Amino acid sequence: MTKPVPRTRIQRKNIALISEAALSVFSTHGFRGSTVDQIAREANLSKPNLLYYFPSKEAIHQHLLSMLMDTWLAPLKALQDDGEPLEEILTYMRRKLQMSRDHPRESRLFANEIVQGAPRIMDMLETELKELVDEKAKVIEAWMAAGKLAPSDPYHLIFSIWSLTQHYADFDAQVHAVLGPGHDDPFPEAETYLTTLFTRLLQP
Amino acid sequence: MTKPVPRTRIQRKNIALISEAALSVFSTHGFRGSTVDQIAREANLSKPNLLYYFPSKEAIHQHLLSMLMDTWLAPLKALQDDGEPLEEILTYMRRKLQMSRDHPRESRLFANEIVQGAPRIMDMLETELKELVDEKAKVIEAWMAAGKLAPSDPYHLIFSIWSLTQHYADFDAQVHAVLGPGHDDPFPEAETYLTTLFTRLLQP
DNA sequence: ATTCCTTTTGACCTTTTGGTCAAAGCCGAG
DNA sequence: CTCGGCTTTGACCAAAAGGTCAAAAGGAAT
Repeated sequence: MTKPVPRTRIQRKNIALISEAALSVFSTHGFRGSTVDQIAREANLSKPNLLYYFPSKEAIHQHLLSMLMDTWLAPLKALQDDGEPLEEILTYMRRKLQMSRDHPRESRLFANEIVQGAPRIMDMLETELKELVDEKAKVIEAWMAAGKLAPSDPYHLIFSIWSLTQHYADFDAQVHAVLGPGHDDPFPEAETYLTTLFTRLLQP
Repeated sequence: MTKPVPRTRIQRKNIALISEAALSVFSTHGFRGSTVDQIAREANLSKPNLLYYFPSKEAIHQHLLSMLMDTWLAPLKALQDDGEPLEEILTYMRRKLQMSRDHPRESRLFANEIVQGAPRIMDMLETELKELVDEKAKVIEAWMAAGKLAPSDPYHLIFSIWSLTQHYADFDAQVHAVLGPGHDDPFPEAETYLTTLFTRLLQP
């Protein structure tokens, strides 16, 4: 796969450079649409030099995905059984929205991959992700059963949080085209809108 | 662009074949990830034969996008000023959801394009789409001002309908991975869930 | 300063890809 | 049935792309 663990300072630096460049390139062109030359240019390295650190284009992509998966799932992992239900959900939503704002490239990297059928991460979706979602769905279901949240389908609730928050990163081009040039940063409005939405949906 | 208007029966048939094949290929691999050979193979035509009908790969893609744009906008166009507000919105949402179910490839074609920055349809987004959304946003705003819908941001309301409905087509792979193999067709549940969601959000 | 290991690169190879072209095949109107 | 335009294709081309390799350059511990 990737280099085991970076040993030298130079390795750490260059692997970071490559990851950063690859994230930009893969997130805007998808896997097949990106070229090694493009990534190398963006990282200010020669192509053979880049391939000295990663054995192949696929390896870079794989490395990014597994590196970022944890970051990506962190907000859901943080959803606490013992918190105040509505507040927990709203916090989760806000954290996801914040990730869309702060890490739009990561969001688009995953979006590209999944829209195209997730050929390279189906594994992780079916294991790591599914298990986490199953676990948290149970927590939410328990809240609903206890009358602390209005009843609804916990899986679709989670899907709706993903879709609504990631929309602002993944479909950024469309959001900006529709809102027009005068409009900047839709995130504050989005947060207000989504807070209202989930509050009305979930308040018992 | 494309061939003016198909004259012969053979032309009509082959252009239809190519469009169908190209839709499948582009929607699963994105523009840069798709090859002309792939499309030709899928259409059971030789590559030069395909290029007899369309001058280039880009032309096929362009043809598809403009051909499908109308279909794609039809549900929003159908939103009627003089209807019952909440019912109009719910109908719009249901029609969009139905399109995700019946035309997932079209949805993914647009998704691919937009996630990658919409380089080939930014024009249409900034003109056709923006004008339509501006118009309908006014209608919705008027409903809210008249107290027929709970007040909220009409643009974000439209974004949320897009994101929630298209999610089931665009991120199909993820939805299925998370719901697991035992689960089939999430659309009925999705419709119930989304109906509740928008009803609670918008009921005055 | 020497040595040994790490890092970098120019040149090169093969495969894939978008696209061309001339010639052959087909088909329907007269 | 035959002629003229429409359709199809095998062969080909140039550029792009993923990847290799041997040799040069760099760096740090002795």
